[in-house]
Amino acid sequence: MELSERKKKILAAVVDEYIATAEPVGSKHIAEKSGLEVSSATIRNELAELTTMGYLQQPHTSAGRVPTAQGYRIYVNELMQMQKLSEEETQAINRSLDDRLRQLDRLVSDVGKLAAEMTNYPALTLTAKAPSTVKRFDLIYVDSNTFIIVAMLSDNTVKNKLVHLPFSVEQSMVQKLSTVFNASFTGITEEQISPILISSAERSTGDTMGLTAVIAAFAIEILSEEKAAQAALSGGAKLLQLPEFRDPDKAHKVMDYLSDAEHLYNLPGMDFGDDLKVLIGPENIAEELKDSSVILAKYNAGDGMQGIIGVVGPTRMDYSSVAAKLSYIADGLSKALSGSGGDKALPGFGKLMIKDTNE
Amino acid sequence: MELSERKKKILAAVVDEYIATAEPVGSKHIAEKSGLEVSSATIRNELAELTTMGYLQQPHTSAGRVPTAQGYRIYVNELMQMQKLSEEETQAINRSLDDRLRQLDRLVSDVGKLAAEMTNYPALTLTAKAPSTVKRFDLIYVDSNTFIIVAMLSDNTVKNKLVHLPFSVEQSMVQKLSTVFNASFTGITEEQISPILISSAERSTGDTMGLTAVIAAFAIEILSEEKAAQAALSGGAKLLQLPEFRDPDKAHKVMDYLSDAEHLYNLPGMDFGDDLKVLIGPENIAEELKDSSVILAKYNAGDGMQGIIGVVGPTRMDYSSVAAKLSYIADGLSKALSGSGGDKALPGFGKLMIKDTNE
DNA sequence: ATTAGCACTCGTAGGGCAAGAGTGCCAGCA
DNA sequence: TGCTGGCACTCTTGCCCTACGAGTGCTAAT
Repeated sequence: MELSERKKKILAAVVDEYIATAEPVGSKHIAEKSGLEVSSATIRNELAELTTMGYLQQPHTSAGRVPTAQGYRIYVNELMQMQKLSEEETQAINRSLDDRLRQLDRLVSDVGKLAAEMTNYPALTLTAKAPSTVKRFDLIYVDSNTFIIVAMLSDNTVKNKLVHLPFSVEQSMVQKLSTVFNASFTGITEEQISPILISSAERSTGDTMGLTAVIAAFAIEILSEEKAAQAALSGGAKLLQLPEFRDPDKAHKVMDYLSDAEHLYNLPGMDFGDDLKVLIGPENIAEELKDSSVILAKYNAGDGMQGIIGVVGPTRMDYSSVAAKLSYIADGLSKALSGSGGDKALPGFGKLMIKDTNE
Repeated sequence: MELSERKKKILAAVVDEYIATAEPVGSKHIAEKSGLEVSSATIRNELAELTTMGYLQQPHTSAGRVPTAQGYRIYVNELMQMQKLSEEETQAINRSLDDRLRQLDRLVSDVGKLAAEMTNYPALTLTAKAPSTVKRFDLIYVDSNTFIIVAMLSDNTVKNKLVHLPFSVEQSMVQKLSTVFNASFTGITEEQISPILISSAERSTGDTMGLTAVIAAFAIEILSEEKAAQAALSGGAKLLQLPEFRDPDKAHKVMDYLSDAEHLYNLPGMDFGDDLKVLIGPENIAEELKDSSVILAKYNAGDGMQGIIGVVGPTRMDYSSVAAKLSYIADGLSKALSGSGGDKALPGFGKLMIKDTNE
């Protein structure tokens, strides 16, 4: 069932208007604003049809129309014009990204703050959940009972831990541990770190004081942390500004849901192939988000690892602007993280990059 | 003006009841519940006096009484019984603290989550703002154009950064840089890192490719970051459950204020000498928090550095329970961070530890 | 196919009313 | 002198009712 050109224009007008005002939009308004040279009565007829087709709905008999999830879907897939970012916006993003490209560890969640700032919706960041491994170990001998473990992971993040010992170790021992760990604990996943491996390492270092176990525990810890995927939410307070979250119960339900990292991680559902994914209202798996929309953008974290940066808002979300900003940020992040990353100067703006998600 | 024993009991009853129910409390209720063997009429007389004394107020003529900030102050200072934590509670905290004592860097904000969990109010953590210095540098040579900077700071936290270079360096150069930085960049504050120092370091290493500047920039960055103090908020969504934040505008104002790290940092006002500080309503400097209360507990982060962990809630906050939990957590944190830290098995429960803050 | 006109529906805002909770005060009692 | 029971008073809250307005759907005319 193909929509006539005029229906498309009207639908787009309704969505645009509703996104802007959060009020049901009436026929008269469209007649004036849409540029169509027809009367409100004609619009009414069209609206009635769009309603029976399931793209629009009426909160009550005598109110204007509001887009349904299906209506938003069409809008996102076909109607919306991916907004081009203004010069100031790209500059603001670039500047902030530069500022935040520091401590690798914190970078990603910092970028979440940036996304929240720019879009005015709460933003979330997910680091790649991949079975990562340790690429290399370095043990830094500080003094006779202190050393630092530095581990570089397969995704190029670096983790460290300071170890205080209740007894002293010699520098040579630290050296030996370092050699052994680099030989037998690199390139393996958390699951592969077995007690057998540890005790074999203990034998080769001659460690009788449990140092091997300490380092192995650290390795397990950071790998499982990595595997469990870091998820963070920024700018949660922004939800409260939105008229759809004026009901504190509703706001609380959503915010509470989003403050659990576990939930954030499950949010995208299955993995996805596109660069950008838009989940509209009921397309979300989580019951708590049935009234909300989520826009997710993928970024490359180097070495084939990927992460997600996203934004949560009401179904009446400014899809085109948010999508554009998110793509741009994700691309910048890719570049920063993988050195090469973004294969496009600007993320390919256009309809093609947005794929339907629910069939 | 000293309060009679009975007035104290009545005031305490009003506060306790109001904390529990968030509803203005009436004379009849107190007559029944307080244990005083007097009629509601007598209570009414006392309430009237407490009201003229400024400890209670009436939302309107025919409603029950609600404590004023002054009333809470008396309650906190003199009336309240510092709640003793139950066996389960201390165990829950101990278990969680153990779980979270890992990556030094993240520990503190993780503890914030714990505090939010335990108290059911949003929690904040502030790390010590102290002019820290770098204790030692280590440069780990990864490959010909990659190395890792590891810096251990005076507060024993360890920071790292991965550096990718567009050109190659030799291992010997990295070594040299390491030596020079350890010689001339340790033990100095951010301000003392001058262009002169950098160029002198450049001369001694023979670095012509700006590596010195990169490392110096990293040093400046982590030191200023440290100095600027990390602040984090956890469990912001918990605010929305509270009846006093049913008004989304109010909730938004407070949450927005709290999500700015800068604001969090200014929250305690001047530094304070006690272990525990209670700021009630208007005692807060920030306009946005005039209707809220803040409870802060200090912890030792080793080397004489201190941090703060706190909780934000309505003035009708469960002071005694929150204060107890916070003290306990702060003490645990002190122990974890400074090795020794807590000088008491349990943080000294009792009235003495709470000092008045506003005179 | 479009339009103007009109009756109809339904949510929202405002006014009035009754109920209930809690107070303040007074007069009587130990 | 201090406590108590009683009672009139105040004020909020919830409720119903009404009037209003926005927006629709339909019909008849172009």
